[in-house]
Amino acid sequence: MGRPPCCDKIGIKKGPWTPEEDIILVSYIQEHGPGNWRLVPSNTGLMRCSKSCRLRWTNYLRPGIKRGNFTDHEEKMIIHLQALLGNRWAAIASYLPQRTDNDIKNYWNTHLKKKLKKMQSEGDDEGNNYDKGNSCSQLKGQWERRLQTDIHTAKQALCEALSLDKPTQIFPETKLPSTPSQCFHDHHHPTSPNQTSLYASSTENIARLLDNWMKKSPKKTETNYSISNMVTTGSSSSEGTQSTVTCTQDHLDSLWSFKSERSGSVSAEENTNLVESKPNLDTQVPLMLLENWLFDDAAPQCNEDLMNMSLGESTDGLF
DNA sequence: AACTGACTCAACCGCTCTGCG
DNA sequence: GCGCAGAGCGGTTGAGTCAGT
Repeated sequence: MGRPPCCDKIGIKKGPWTPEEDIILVSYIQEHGPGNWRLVPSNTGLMRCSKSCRLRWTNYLRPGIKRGNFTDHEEKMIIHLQALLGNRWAAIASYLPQRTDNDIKNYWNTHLKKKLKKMQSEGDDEGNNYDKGNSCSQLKGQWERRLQTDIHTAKQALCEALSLDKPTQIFPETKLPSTPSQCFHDHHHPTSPNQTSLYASSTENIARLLDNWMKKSPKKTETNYSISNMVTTGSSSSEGTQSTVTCTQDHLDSLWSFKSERSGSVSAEENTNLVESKPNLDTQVPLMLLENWLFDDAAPQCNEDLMNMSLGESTDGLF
């Protein structure tokens, strides 16, 4: 027998999350920031284990998450990255900041695996070269893959460590990231957020969730209706401009979560101050060279280039 | 309309990694 | 160096949904 599951304690709730729980969790994280998951259940009164809270947040409630309908480009990215990195979903997800590793994993298991299998079997008949590409990438060897990812991870860590106060002008607020490093920065250091829009974004997630939830279970009407109102009220500030705001908001949301992670259990007020504070030039200037190296060096790994670089080899004839 | 099998995806489980004393 | 606890990750499960009969 293995060790008992962490959620085996009496009174720990399992199964699907209710909108009420989501709102409690989002509110708490808005105030305290993500991290310190162990304290979340006790501080919020949620009858969930810390793991479950973290998972719910990272996979579902976190602002900036794009759901459903993977684009062709994303699909190709995943296929390529999977060939390169293997089933290292978190690493793959770092190239697709709007997607969660869980989402990518699910999509791979349910769609792409089959698709590739089909392509492969067709390829066997027609001498398709996907397999060649695949085996080619395998020839790179496990060590090399790991090395590549580790370098990327190390750079990310360095970026993170070095640019806590990274000024925002590097990535104009409405510009979509095109490189992993940009994605990374995008994910962690976007423009100054304001709490309202952040909350709006989170509540948009919940509102979206509620829509589905209401469709699924029309029984629970009263509380849900009021919560739904609450949520839509919260998100009303961005209503109507949602499509144009999305990108920027993702930046903001991501920054908030990053700052929050960094700031640990700072108060909402402190958090706001933190977020609004100007970049620290003292630490910034001496690091510029190193940062430049990081950004420049990371640039060739950008999504597009990644695709151009070797997607052709590995997925020729796939699409 | 009822049944059934395939499919999807949110959530869980258990292992590994990491940081700390 | 060791042990512990928390966090993170990848594999798996199962409830809900959909499509076909």
